[in-house]
Amino acid sequence: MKSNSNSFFKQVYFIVRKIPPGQVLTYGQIATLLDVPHMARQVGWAMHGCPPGLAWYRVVGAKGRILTNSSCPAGGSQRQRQLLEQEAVSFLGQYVDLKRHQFILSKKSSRGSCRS
DNA sequence: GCCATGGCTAGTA
DNA sequence: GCCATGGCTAGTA
Repeated sequence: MKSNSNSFFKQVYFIVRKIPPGQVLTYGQIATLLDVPHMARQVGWAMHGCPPGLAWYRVVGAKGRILTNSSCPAGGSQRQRQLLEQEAVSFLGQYVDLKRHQFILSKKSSRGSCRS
């Protein structure tokens, strides 16, 4: 009953679901969107237990680097890169080309009434 | 202690 | 590349 962090996980998944194919988001970006920039690392762990069907591989480090390793259930760094390249994501060496593929989300904290 | 982070430094050209 | 952070989970049922 007090699993407040459970909600955090769900919010992370909610955002990840909004990433379109061929684009990526960074851990820090997701944390910032949830108004907890310091939780970037916890976003990483949320992905570790991500539900099936979630595009976990569309989340990378701040510089576009793939941070997964062999201990990741869903797949290691090679797997992640492979999945991204399937969606035509281009790499610059070890890094995803964020200039081209970073997904930009607005916070939109205010609901409705966008009367200017 | 551990880590699926992020930001900054240093050394070079 | 290295260090400071922050939260707690390390996937072996």
